[in-house]
Amino acid sequence: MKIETRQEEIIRVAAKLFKEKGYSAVTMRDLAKAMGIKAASLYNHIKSKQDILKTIIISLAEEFTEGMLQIQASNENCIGKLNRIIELHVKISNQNIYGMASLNNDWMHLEEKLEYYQQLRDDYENDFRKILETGIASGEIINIKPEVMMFSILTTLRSLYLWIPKKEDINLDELSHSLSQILIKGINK
Amino acid sequence: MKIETRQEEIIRVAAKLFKEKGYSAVTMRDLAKAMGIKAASLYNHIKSKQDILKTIIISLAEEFTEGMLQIQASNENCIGKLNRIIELHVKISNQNIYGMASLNNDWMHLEEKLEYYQQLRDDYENDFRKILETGIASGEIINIKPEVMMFSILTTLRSLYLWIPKKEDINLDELSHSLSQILIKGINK
DNA sequence: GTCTATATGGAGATAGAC
DNA sequence: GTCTATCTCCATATAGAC
Repeated sequence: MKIETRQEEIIRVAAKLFKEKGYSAVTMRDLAKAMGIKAASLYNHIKSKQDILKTIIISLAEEFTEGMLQIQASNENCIGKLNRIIELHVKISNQNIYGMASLNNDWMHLEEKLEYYQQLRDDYENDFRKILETGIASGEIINIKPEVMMFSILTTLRSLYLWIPKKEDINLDELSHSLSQILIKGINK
Repeated sequence: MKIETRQEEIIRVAAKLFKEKGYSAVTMRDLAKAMGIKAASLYNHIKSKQDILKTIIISLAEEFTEGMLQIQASNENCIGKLNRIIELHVKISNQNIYGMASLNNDWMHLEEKLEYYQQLRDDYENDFRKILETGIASGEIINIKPEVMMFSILTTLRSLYLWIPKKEDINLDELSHSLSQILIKGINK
């Protein structure tokens, strides 16, 4: 277990506060209080409030991009790839519950990195859509509008951060499996 | 078509801004600018910023509660009730896209009405869960953890506001039908 | 019903002592 | 690495003229 730097601690605590109230409603004074120091002291470790948000969101977005690249490169079939996507979301969401809230709800408050984030998200969705379309073309999944399918699956996966913390004894493999049944059996011929 | 009062117009425009940036990031000056007046003038029509949020969220939450009561009182079977719930979400989301964003993302910024909102939401989820449990008990739907099922269906329905505006030529019946296929066929024996 | 002017408080961030 | 003190700006909201 790597020792957490003070900067990492600030980012971790900030993400927790951002999940509860959203980026805009959390003040540097709130964050300092949660850290047990004064607001001015935060600036010895971080550049700005915006920089905290950027770090939280971009690292997560890049993790998803990386995961999607590996899934694309695999030679599984369409359903196999969808299962890998489910596992990817379960894994990342469980590792960073608080950060996922910012990724989902506070991305619009990014400043310089906004366009970069949007590009990553658009690419991710396009890759996802392509997997569904391939599955439809090959007859592997039913022929319902891929947009509606993607919307349904992706919004469920994107909301995992809200739901995982409520389960006391979470078994990640079991959760992935249940989600797979519910999300995929419905579109599997 | 009822004529919109100035107060209703403010609430409608506020909801639109809240959807884009969230309640906390929208200032009364932003809202005034969008209305073409000065911030101070808003207070001739509304009591406070908080009051705008309360109006948006509570009216929607009560609409869902009312809808759920009717569905419960109907004598449809479990799948029929689930389809009615899908239609309820599609209808309300389509009627009030902007308000749905506040309901989903800004409820935690409610002040006096926070507990009331939480009660309505908890009741709604309990009613939903009961429908699923009844369906499992009667063998109408598959026996997967009802929590995961509810989570999956409800988060999809709650995110409709993000997705409906992207479809130019939206046919509500068709959308409800597609969602029904995707969300229910997966849990239908 | 809208305006200008203003009250009051709190935001993000920096300087410089310890 | 943390503190106190402070800068500057902007937030919600009110008072009172037109």
